[in-house]
Amino acid sequence: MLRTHTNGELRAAHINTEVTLCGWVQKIRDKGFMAWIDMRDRYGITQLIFDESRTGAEVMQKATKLGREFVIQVKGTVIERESKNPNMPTGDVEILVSELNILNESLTPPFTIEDETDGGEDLRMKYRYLDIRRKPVRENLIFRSKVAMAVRNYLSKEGFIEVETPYLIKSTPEGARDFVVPSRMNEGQFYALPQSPQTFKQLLMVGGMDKYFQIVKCFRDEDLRADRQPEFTQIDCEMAFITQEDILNTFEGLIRHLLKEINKIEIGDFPRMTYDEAMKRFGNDKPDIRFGMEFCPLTPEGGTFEPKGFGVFDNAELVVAINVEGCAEYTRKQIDALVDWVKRPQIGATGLIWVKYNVDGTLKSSIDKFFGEKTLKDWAEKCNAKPGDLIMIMAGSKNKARTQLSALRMYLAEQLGLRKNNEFAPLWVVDFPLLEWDEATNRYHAMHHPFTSPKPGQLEMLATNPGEVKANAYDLVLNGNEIGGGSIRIHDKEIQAMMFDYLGFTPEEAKAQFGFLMDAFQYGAPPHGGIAFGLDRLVAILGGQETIRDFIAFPKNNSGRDVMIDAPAQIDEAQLKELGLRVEVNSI
RNA sequence: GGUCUGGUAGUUCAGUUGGUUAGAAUACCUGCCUGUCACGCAGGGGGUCGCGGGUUCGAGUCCCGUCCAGACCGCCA
Repeated sequence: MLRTHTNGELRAAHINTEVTLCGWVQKIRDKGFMAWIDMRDRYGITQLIFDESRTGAEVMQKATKLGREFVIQVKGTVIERESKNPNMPTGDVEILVSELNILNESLTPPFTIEDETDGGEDLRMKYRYLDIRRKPVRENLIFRSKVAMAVRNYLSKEGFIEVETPYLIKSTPEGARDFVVPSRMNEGQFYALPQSPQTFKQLLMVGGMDKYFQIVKCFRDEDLRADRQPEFTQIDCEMAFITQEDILNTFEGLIRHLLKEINKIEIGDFPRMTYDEAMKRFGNDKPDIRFGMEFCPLTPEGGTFEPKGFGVFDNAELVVAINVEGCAEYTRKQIDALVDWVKRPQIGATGLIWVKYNVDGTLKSSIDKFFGEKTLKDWAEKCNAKPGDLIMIMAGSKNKARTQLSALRMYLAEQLGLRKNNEFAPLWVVDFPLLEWDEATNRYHAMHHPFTSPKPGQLEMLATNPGEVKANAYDLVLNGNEIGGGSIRIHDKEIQAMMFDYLGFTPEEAKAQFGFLMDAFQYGAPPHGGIAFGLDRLVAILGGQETIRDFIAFPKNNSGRDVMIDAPAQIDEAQLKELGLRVEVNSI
C-alpha cells in the first residue's frame, strides 16, 4: 500500500502518529516561510504543512514546484494545528511533511476542481474524469451506489433472483426507436439493443424463476431531455403467481425501504388514484401531490356552459380552474407574465382567465364584462377560494385544457416554492387505459406495452369501445415524476394473439416478431406481472436534485454524444466492408 | 422535425445607438509576505469576439447562412 491512511480520517486522536498519505494537490497556499497544501482524495481533504524551520530544505524546495492536481505521496507526522479550521472534519490536525514524492505531474486543469467549480457543463463533460474528482459529483455517484445496494438488499431479502438478460436482441417496430448493431457473421442482419428486458423477464417467469429482478441498462434511440438519456438504467422486476395487489405491496415496500434507509424518512401506505381520477383532479397521469391546487371544473356536470356571449367559454368542452392561495395581490404585470407563459408555443394556450378574490371580499376578473359578481362568487365557492386567493381558469377541449392547466399548476408551484426537494409524496396511479389513439398512424397503440393484460371482463369491450378498456397497469409516481411503471401481463396465447390483432399486427407479423413469446405461452406460462423503475431518475429525486446527469458517471449530451470520447464516430472502410454495409450520408 | 436562449482571455462573464488600443473577476507566471484555509500585497503574460458571407468609411455589436451547446415541444410501447 502506498498509504497508511486516507485524507478524510485523521483527527486529533491521531496526533503524533507517523502517517503516509496519497492524494491530489487541490490548493497551495504559499506564504514563503511556510506553505500549506490541501491534499484531496475520495475520502476528504487533509492539510499538509511545509515550514522553513521544521521542514528540510530539499522537501521545501520540492513543495514549491508542485502544481494543482499533481499526485503526491507524503510521509510525515500528524500535528495539532496552531489555528484550527472548524469547517472541515480534519480541521484540527495537519501533516508536518518529512518526505514528499511526486507520483505524477498534472497540467493546469481547464476548470477549478473544487466544490463550486468555475467550469461550465460542456467543459465538465469533456473532462468528466476531472469533474468526478469534485465532491458534489463524487458524492452523487456514491449515493447512487448506496441506493443500488439498498435495492439489491431489499429484493434479495424478498426472495428475488438477479438474472442477466441479453443486450443483443431483435428489433421491433413497437414503441421507441431501437439502437441497432450490425452482425458480421450474419451479413445484412442486425441486432437491436433492448428498450427493456420485457419479453425475457416474461420468459423467465415461464422458466419458473418466480421472482426476478435485474439492475440493467436499457437503450432508446429518441431525442434527449435534461432527465432523459439514450442509455439508462432500470430496476427491472417480474413476479409469477401474483395479483396486482401483491405487486403494489411488494414494490411499495421497496420504495419505503429506500426512503427509510437512504433518506431516513418513514412513510405509511402510499395513496392510490385511478388514471381517470388523476386526469380529473390534476390534469396529469403523474401528479405532484406535495401541494394542492387541485382542478375545479366550472363546467356543469355532464353539460356545457350557459352561453353568456363569451365565446371561449361558450364553445369549451371543459372550463376548469385552480385556486392559487394567497396570490390575489399579484400585480397586472405578474398575471400578464403568467398569461404569456401559457401562450408560449410549448404550452399552446390561447389565453388564461383570472379571478381575484380580494382580501376585502370583492371579486375582480379579466372577464367582468361577461360574468357578474354572483357568478364569480359561485366559482370561488366551487374552488374553495378564500379572500386573498387567485383563481386561474383554462377553457377548451378537455385534453388541452387539462394539459395546459396542469403545466401552469406545476409552474406556479415551482414559483411559489411548493416543490420542496426534501419532501416525498409517493402515489400509485392505477387502472390505466389499455390503448391510446395515435394520430400519426391513425390507429390504437398499447399505452403501456402490447403484453399488458386488460382488466378482467373488459376483453369484449375491445371490439366495441377500445378506448375505454382499462388495463391492469400501474405507475408509481414520486413528486410529480413517473419513477416506475408496470402491469399484469397476458399469459394466454390466444389473448396475446388477439391483442396483436387489435394493435394492427397481421398474424404473420405477430409471429415473426413475438412468435417465441406466444410459443412459450403454450407450455404452461404462469400468471405473472411486474414493474420497472428508472434508477437514474429515482436516485436523482431521492438525492433532491433535478438533473439525472450528475448521477451518471459518463452521461451523453443533448445530442446523444459523449463529448469526452467523441462518440458516436465514423468507422473505417474495412470495418464497413466486413459488416457488408455501405454508408450514404443524407445530410447537406 | 420545430421553438427559444447562448457562443468574447485557460475559465465564468460584461461589452451602451455600429466608432480610438475589447474589459472585469478568477486561473496561470514572477516577486514579497511569521499560521494560511475564498490567504493577502505588487507586477506580468494571455483574445481567429464559434465559423462563412453580406451591409457600412467603420462590425464583438446589424443582416443572412452554418456549426456547437443548453432548455422545451414533437418523440420517449
